[in-house]
Amino acid sequence: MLKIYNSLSRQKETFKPIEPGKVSMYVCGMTVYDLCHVGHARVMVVFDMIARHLRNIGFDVTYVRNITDIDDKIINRANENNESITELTERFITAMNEDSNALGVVPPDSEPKATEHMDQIIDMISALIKKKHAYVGSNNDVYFDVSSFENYGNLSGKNTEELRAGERVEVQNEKDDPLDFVLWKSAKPEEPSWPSPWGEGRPGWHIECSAMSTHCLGNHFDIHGGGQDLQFPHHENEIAQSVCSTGAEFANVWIHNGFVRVDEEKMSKSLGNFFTVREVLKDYQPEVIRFFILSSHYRSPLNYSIDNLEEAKSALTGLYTALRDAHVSNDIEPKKDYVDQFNSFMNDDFNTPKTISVLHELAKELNRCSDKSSKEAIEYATTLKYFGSVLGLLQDEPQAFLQAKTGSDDNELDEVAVQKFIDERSEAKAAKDYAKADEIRDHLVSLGISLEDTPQGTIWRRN
RNA sequence: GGCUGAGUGGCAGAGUGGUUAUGCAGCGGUUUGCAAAACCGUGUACCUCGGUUCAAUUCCGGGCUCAGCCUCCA
Repeated sequence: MLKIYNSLSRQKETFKPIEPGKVSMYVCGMTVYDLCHVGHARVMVVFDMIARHLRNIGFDVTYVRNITDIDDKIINRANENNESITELTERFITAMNEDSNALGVVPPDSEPKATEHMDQIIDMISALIKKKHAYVGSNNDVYFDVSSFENYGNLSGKNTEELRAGERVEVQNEKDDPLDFVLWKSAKPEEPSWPSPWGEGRPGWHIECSAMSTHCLGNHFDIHGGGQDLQFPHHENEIAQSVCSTGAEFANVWIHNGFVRVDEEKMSKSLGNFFTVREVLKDYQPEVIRFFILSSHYRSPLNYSIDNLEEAKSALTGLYTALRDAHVSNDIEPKKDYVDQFNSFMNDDFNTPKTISVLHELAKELNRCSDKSSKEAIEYATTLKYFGSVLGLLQDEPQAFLQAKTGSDDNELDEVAVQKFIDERSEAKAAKDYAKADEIRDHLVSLGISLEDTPQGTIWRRN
């Protein structure tokens, strides 16, 4: 039985799909004006893990993750760079896909773009105006009338009185109420724009997600997700727009992942304390980042640090080491007791840290098997790799992982060079010239290569 | 100021009303020419003060500290 923490009710709930056997999930994706940082990586990896698990336990999943390709930041950045909006957004969409692929993220079933859904956006705004939930301001901007939706604030646990009392809500004269938010912005000269019943303009940020989610998944769907910072106002506004325009229920379950922190502070563009995915990939294999992300619960804060990445690397190295001489078979069923355990942890609000402890347990059992081709050993290895596939881990060839270059250091020895040193050392060893053998080994260690002497010969790995 | 969430062993990080998380690091051992890897063994951890209870790190209340949202943000 799958239980998911629903931000709307602030508790774990037993998941009941709207349509038996099917799950529809919408996740707020990236605004493509810059490279993805580790915080974005967390969203991609977390919801990928969720989609994988839902599929693994038998659901037919439709996963939609949007791309925001028009907004103020994009316009500003394009102006700064002196390039067109589309040049800019296409460049960063490509970069995002590269990062996403590197992290082992299975592409969502659909990645709708705001600019390609203007009709749906305009239709929804028209419906809101018609139903008196929105109005056209004196400047021809269209605003949503927050006071017209009595459940406003349910998701974020805020009430409109307190929000109005808050000093930080900026007062804009065009709005009837400071809480009202923009649905359609009329275009200033030189700005990209689309025709609408209210003149040339572009959509506000929140409306695109309401329009695209309901367009792709229907008015009422199962899961809506995103980073915790979107809970208010973005998701709150989405609910208001969708419910008021369609008259139907919107998302049943709201999932919000926690932040990535740097020195106990949220990693964010505005604070400037972010690390881009490709920056981290210079020093670490992508799977290390993925493992790092999954090693804490998706709702907990995740502290970004070199120490923590190193720890993820060690743990993952241990798992791959166990798989190194192991045999995996497609003809063997994963061990049922472990599968039950694994699934019960995943079904408990996607408790990946717990499932990783199962991975370690299996690796230990596998290491204990003296005969790696025994049925028992094959079962452990097969089960381990199967769990890895649900988490999006451990799918590389073990030696490929253990010997992979990280890419940032051009001085790294290549495989041929390493093998030459190993051969040289083997000769020295055979001649019982241990001083020389040790000298070669020390030299390799200083170059980041560790050797292991095994009955089958000397093998190596990169540290 | 309002609203969330959190405070676990050297570090990271789950979890639980009474029984081993797990990983990294450390220590002892097995193995090894020596190592490495692996295995075995090894840790009086649960912010603070009250309360409930036979029993609380776990439930309730107060306090302290931290993070987040209330403005663009994954």
